[in-house]
Amino acid sequence: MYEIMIVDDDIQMLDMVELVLRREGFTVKRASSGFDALEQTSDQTPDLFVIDAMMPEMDGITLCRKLRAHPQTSNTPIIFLTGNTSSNNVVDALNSGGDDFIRKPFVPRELIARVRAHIRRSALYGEENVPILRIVPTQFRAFMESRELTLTRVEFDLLKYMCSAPHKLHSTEDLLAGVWQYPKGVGDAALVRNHIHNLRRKIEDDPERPAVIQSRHGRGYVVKARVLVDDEA
Amino acid sequence: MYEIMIVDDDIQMLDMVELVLRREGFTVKRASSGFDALEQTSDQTPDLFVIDAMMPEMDGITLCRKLRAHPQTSNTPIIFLTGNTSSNNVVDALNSGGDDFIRKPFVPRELIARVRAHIRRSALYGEENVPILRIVPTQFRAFMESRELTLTRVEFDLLKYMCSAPHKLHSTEDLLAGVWQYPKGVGDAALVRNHIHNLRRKIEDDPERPAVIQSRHGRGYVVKARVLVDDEA
DNA sequence: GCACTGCCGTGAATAATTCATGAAATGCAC
DNA sequence: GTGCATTTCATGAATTATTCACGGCAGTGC
Repeated sequence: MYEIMIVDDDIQMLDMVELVLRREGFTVKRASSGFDALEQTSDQTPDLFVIDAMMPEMDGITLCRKLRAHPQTSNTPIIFLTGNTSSNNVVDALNSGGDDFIRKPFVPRELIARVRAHIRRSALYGEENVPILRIVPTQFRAFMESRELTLTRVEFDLLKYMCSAPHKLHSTEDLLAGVWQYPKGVGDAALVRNHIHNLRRKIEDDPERPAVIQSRHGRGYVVKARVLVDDEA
Repeated sequence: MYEIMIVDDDIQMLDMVELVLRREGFTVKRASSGFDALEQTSDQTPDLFVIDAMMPEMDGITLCRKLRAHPQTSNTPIIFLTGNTSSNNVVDALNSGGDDFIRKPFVPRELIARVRAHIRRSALYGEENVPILRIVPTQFRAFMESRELTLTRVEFDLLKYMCSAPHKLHSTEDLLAGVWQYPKGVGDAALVRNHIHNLRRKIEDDPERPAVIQSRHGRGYVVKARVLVDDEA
């Protein structure tokens, strides 16, 4: 089921929106500030955000910009809740990368309709459309969306290792141990970095904004793809 | 203008794809089943196929195999439309000779982009610029684009062995075992290298930049060609 | 906010493999 | 022995793997 994150400093508003969405079968996550939201999304991202435009410390627009800057959430629909009718706010909201806005006060039906509409659009335009990575271990061959990659031996081993557990975190240490067979504590992190770098150049459409091989600062790397392992005799 | 054939049992999907492609200036032919498609292509072949992977009676993969078996359509690009769940389907699609796949639901932009890409590749590489290598095992003769090669016995065996699985990797060890019958671990890699070298001099247009027999550093050699094995009684 | 610390991305330099190539040596049929 | 095919040897070139260096950014603590 789709998961929606609500970001608002007003507890009452959080309660209200959560109730409305839950009744429609959505899973709801709450965040009471922009920082809270960013922290929660560092691990797992929701399918849609509902964000209060006006909040102390970090306002909704700033939060939106930050979410858009992260590859993980760069395409996730964002719906703003705006208070006053000051059109400046609305313009900023959309310019910062927001997809829609709802003026307060609003009726539940409107909220539901907009949420559904954006979830549907998002499902259509990808978001669900995880890229497909095909690996043929017996032949040292790999394909990205049917385009064959020419990888070196180490590159292939590294990719294969990470693809044995896609969507999971692989620390530099794990990789040095699993791919290079170095004992724990031995091996240079720059080695991994460089091969990740080379892999990205071959795999990613836009190597500057990696979509498939993503970094988790201080923790390691994650493969975001549907992986098909092909044994093909 | 380029002509594209859409094969799908779903009329709505046919309409949709046709509309999208027509707007881009392509000529469109429709087929509502694999049999229909085969019948229509017996006279005239399109420049590209868009085929639904899942259809009743004859599914897309079967159709693809049949198209590939016919010389007229053996090189025509084939793009599959696949449901987004079954990963087996995608593997089958590519293994059966498909060139690409698009997961449903898809956005028109994506369809157009892929169609264009394959049309361009196909047009660029001429009727598919993969060179044609013909082998007549019973007579120890081989032809490169209708030019007969004068090969020695070892050269012929080596070429034949690699051509039994074109586009696949053959490690030096495999070759020593398969062609020379050396047990594993015996035999000199330089032996293979030299015969590869001699083969290239006879096969390649530009032996300095091998197009047919390519090296994969650290892993072996690959034959990049469409291989026709001719038993010619 | 603001500076600090450590991690990441990147290009360049260096080391380690593997490959290509020509020449020489060996084997084989006549 | 002669001529040809095959194999071995030696060396320079090419590719790949690893290390080093540095700038920038993220996360953290104040």
